[in-house]
Amino acid sequence: MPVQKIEKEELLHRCWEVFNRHGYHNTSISMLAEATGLGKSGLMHHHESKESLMRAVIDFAKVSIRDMVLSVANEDLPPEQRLEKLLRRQNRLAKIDRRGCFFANTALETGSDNLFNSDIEEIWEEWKAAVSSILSSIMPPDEAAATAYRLLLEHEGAIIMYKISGDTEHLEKFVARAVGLFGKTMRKASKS
Amino acid sequence: MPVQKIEKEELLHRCWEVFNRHGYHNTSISMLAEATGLGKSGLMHHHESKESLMRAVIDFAKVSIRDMVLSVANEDLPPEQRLEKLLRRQNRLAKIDRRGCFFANTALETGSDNLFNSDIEEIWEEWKAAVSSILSSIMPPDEAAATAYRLLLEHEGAIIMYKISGDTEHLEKFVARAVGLFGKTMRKASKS
Amino acid sequence: MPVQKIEKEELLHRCWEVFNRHGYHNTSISMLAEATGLGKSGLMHHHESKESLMRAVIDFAKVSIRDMVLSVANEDLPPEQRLEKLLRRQNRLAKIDRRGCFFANTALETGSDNLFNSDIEEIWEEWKAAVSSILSSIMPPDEAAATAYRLLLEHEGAIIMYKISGDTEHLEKFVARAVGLFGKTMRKASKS
Amino acid sequence: MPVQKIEKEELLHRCWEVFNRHGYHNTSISMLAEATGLGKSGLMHHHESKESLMRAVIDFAKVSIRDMVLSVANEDLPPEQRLEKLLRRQNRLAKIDRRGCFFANTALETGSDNLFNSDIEEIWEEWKAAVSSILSSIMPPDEAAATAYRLLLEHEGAIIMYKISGDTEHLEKFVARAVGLFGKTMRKASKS
DNA sequence: AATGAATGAGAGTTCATTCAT
DNA sequence: CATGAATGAACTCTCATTCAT
Repeated sequence: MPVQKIEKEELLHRCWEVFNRHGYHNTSISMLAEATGLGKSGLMHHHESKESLMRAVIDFAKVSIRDMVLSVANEDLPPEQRLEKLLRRQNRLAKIDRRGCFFANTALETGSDNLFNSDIEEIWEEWKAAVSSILSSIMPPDEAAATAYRLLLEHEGAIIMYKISGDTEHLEKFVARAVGLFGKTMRKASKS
Repeated sequence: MPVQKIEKEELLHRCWEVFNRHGYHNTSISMLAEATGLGKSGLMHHHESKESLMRAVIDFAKVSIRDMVLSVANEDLPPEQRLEKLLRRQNRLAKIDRRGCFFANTALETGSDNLFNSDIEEIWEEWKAAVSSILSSIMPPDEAAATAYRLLLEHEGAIIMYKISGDTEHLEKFVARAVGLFGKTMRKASKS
Repeated sequence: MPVQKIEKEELLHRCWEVFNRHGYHNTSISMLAEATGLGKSGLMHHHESKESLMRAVIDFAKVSIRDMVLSVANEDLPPEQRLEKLLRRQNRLAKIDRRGCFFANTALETGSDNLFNSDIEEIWEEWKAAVSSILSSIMPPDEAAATAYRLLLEHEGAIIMYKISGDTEHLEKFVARAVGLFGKTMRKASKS
Repeated sequence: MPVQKIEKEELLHRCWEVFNRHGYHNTSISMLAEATGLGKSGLMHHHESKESLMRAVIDFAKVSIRDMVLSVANEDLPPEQRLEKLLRRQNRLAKIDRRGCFFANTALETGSDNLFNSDIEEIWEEWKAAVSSILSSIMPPDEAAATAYRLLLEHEGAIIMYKISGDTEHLEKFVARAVGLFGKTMRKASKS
C-alpha cells in the first residue's frame, strides 16, 4: 500500500495559498511542487495540467467559502448579526497576505481567456442567494435580491481598494454600511 | 537626428493594448515587440525593463483616462448628463476586448508585489474628485464625496461582473442607478 | 529508475574541456549543452546555474589532478624521478589545447569576483605538500616547504610563458631546473 | 572646432581600469561607454571594435609600464635599490583592485584565441631586459639574463598567489628574495 | 504509483555592432 | 564628427510538460 504523503485537501489548500499569493500566471509548477512537498512530477501525477489543477483549487476554494462563510446565513442568529458575521469572515480571508478576493483576482487575471469564468460566477450567485436570504427578513424578496447584488458589487470594490492601499478601513466601513441597512430599514418600517 | 520608427505615444498605446488584453505577467516582451514593430532589443532601448515599460504604460493610461473620461466632469452640460457621459465613456473602454478596468486588472494581478499600487491609487482619487464635483451640484460636499466613493466601489464591482459574464447589463444598470441619484435627490429636494 | 543519458563524471569532464578551452566567461551554456549532448535545460536540470556547474567542474578537476598528478608523490620511485614524473604529468595537461593551468586561468579570470578562489587555493596547498614531501628526502622540512613554494610560483610563471608563446621549452627547462635541485644538493651534501 | 570631450589618454586609462577590473570577455562596450562618459556609439567612433580597442588599451598599458616601472632600471641609484624600486612599483599596480598583472590576466584569458599574445610577449621581453641590466652589475650577462627570466616567472607566480589569496606577503617576500640576491652574490664575491 | 531525467520553447535581458541623420 | 535608434543574435535561466523506469 503506497503511503499517501499528503492529504488531497491539504495539497489543494497549499496550492491555493500559492495561487492566492502570486496569481495564476505568476505561479509556476515548481512553486507548487515545493509548497506541497511533492516533486513536479508527483504533482502532475494527480493533475494533468496547471489549468486543471487550478480548476481543482477553485473548487476547493468554493467549498471552503461555502463552509466557512456562506453557511453563516443559516445559523441561528438575528439576521443583522448573521450578515455582519458573514462579511467579517470574508474580510478575514481577504486580509491573508493582503490578497483580497481569490475569485476576483482570478477572474480579472484570466477572464479574457475565459478559463475559469463559469466556475467563479457560480460562487457569486451563491453569495447573492445567501445574503439575499438574510435580507429578506426585513424587505421583500426582489428588493432583497437587488440589494444583495449591490452589496456584492460594493464589497468587491471595497476589497480592491483595500488590496491596493492596505487600508482595512475600506473593509470595515463596508461592513458598517451593510449592517446599517438594518437600522435604516427598521426605522423606515417603524415610521410607517 | 536619428530615425524614429514609431512615435512614443503610439508605442505606449500599442503596449497598453497588449497588456490590457493579456495582463501583466501573461504578456511577454516578444508580444510587445511584435505589436510595436520594434524587435525585442529595440523595445528595450527605450525602456530598461518590462516593469519600467509597464509603468510608462500606466502613466499613458492615466493621461488617457483624464483626457477621455474625467475631463467630462468639466464640460458645459447639466450635471446629470455629465455623470452619464462620463460613466458611458468609461464603460466603452471596459468593453474593449471585454477587458474591464485596466487599472483594477493590474492592481489585482500585481497588487501583492506592490509594483504599481501607488500609480493606480492616484487615478482613483482623481475619479472620485471628478464624480464628486458633479454630485456636489445636488448635495453637500461631504455627502458628494461619500457617494462618489461608493459609486467607485460599485462601478468596479459591476465591471468585474461584466467581465466574467460578458453581460453588459451590469454596466448599463449601474449607469442607470447612478444617474437615478439625481431623480431621487430632486424628488427629495422638491418634497421639502 | 530514470534513464541517465550521460554519466555524471563524463558530463563534468566534457564541461571541463569546454571551460578549459574557452575560459569561464567566454563559455556559454549553449556550448556546454552541445558538448554534453544534453539540451540547455537538460544541463541545468543537474546544476542550477552556470556558476554552480563551474564549481562542480573545478571539484572534478581537483580530483583529477590529485589522482593523475599529485598521487605520483607517493609512488615507489626515487625522489628525483618522482618529482620529474609529477611535473611532466602536469605539463602534459598544460599542453592540452595550449590551455596552460586550468586553475590559474580560472583564478586570474574570475579572481576579482572571488567566485572560486578558495576552491582553487586549496589545490595549490596540496601541490606544495606533495612536492614538499618529495623534497624532504634531501633537505630539512622547512627548507623543503619553502622550495616547494618557490617551485610553484616558478611553475605557474613558466606555464604562462608557454601559453603565450607556444614554446614548450619554458615547461621543459623548468622541469630540468627543478630536477637539477637534486644534483646540486647531492653535490653540496657530498662536499661536506 | 569640435570639443574634445575627453583626452585620448584619459579615455584609454579609464578603459584600462574597466578591463583590468573585469577582464576582457566580462567587460561590455556599455561598461566602457559609461566609464568614459561617451556613449556606445561615441566610443566605437574612435575604435572600430572591442578587440581593436583592447589592443589600444594594451598599448597604453605597455607605455605606462615602461614609463612608471621599467624606466627605474635607468635611474641613478645603486642597483640593489633600483631593483627594489622597480619591483615595488609593479606590485603597487598589482594591488589596484587586487587585479594582479594586467598582462598575465589578459594573456591567460585570451591566450587560446591568440588575440593579444604577441603584444603581451613583447613587454615581458622588455621587463627581462630591464631587470637583466640591473643584475649585470653583479653577475655576468648570461647569468643575469637567466636570473631575470627566473625572477619573471617567480614574480608572475607570486602575483597569482596574491590575487587569489589577497595576501600581500606573496608580493613582499618575493621582493625580499629578489633583493636578497645582491646580498648573497656579494658574500659569494667577497669570499673568493 | 511515483520519481528523477529530459525536453523544446520561451522568458527577460544584454551583447557587439550598424544605421541614419 | 557625433549621437540616439535600431538590430539580430546570443545570453542565463525557467517554463509546463513528457518520458522511462
